[in-house]
Amino acid sequence: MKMELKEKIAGEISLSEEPGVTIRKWREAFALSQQELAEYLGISPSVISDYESGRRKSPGVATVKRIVDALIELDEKAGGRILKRYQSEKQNKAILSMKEFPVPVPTKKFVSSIKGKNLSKVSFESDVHGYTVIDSLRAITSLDSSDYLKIYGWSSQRALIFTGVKYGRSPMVAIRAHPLKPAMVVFHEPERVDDLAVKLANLERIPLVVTDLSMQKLIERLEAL
Amino acid sequence: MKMELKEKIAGEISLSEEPGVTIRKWREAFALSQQELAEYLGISPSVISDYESGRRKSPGVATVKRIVDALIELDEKAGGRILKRYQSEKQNKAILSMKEFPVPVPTKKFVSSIKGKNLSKVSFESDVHGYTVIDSLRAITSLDSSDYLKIYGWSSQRALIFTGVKYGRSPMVAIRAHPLKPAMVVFHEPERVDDLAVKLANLERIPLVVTDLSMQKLIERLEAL
DNA sequence: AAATGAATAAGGCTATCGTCGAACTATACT
DNA sequence: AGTATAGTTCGACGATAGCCTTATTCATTT
Repeated sequence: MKMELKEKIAGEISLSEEPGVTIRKWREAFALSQQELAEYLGISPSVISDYESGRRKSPGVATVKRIVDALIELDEKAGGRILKRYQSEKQNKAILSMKEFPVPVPTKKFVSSIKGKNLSKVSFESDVHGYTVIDSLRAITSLDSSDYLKIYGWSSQRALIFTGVKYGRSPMVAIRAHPLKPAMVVFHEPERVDDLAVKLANLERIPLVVTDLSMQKLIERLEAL
Repeated sequence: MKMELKEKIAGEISLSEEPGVTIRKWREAFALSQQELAEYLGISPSVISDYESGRRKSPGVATVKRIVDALIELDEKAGGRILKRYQSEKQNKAILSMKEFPVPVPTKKFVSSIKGKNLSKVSFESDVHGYTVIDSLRAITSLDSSDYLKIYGWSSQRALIFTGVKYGRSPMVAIRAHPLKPAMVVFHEPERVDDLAVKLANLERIPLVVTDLSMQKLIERLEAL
């Protein structure tokens, strides 16, 4: 499992058009400062800053490996919180799919890509760092509040995509009840969206988007981001 | 899915103590020559050789990305055979485990290794080229006939091992209905084997074997073959 | 306003990468 | 032996990585 996460992180960094941004993303996901990471690696903090700012366009794999190893080891030293989070996600059946984008995706681009329609009065302002596709029915029956941390993964700055939605009340109620707020909520092929759902979205200032793309097409679009 | 494989490959290369060896491994997995890869990348073949031999200790991620992208694209151009293989393995939740043996294993040895007991009147005559461990319940509810090709993988000359078997009717019915026949059927810890299952096995001249090894021990034994 | 901590930007230097081409090696075939 | 194909080794060179130091910027706290 640990190896799997390491490969994922290293893979993302290597494949990213902007490796530096991805390095930063993961460092932040592990809640580490540049200083802590630099100290652990025995280098100057400005080196980390240089990498993350993109001063180095093509870091060597030896460097990537050192950084990834350090992220994991530092997490383990601090109790392995992030690692455990990753592990628990793998087993949560209400989460159908989950992904971090290599580079934050502008919200407008995200919505346009999934042919989404904004039902809320909230405009699209920030970026989306990833998405979680959630089986709405399962989520309601099997998730408690601590499980919501799993849904948010590394960042709450993500789109929560609910499938199997009838009117969309329950997902919005649950989101309203939880301290963490996503960047966006997407209902996949809802029957009808209840006014209360829209109202709650507006109250929380969370864009509420619907899409009628097929599940397959939706996943394809998401994967392409 | 494609992205997942790309990340895995790039991650392995990046994290490897010998990136060059890993690059070569994956190139060979895609059945490409150094020349083909070099040509596609628009570089000299000696460059690929230099990387694979380890002349460059720490290739840049830009290079890794180009190579990984090329592997995938070349595979897609050639029909996407490797990619499909990876996809079918990943998505078929009914397939729990699957393997080709490096060398065909005599049927008797196979059965003895898993402490199997033959319920059918069919003797063990040929070899087993591999095995597929199948979740019986999932297979019944989610597989259609084209999916059976995935179960057989590269060769039908394999042992199909069904777990979660109650009486064994449905697996045998499905096998009887399909044109391809396995070398052997194994029921892992069945509650009771229905006479009809045995009868169908005999009709099809397929050895029907049961084993009460624990799943863990069974996998260990299989892996050791 | 001053102090503190974290991060950034930029100049600079050495080591290494990315790539070329030529020469060589190994294998298979005629 | 000669030829073809695939791969290897190595010298060389321009570009960039890996890293340092220093000065500056930014955000927060006192």
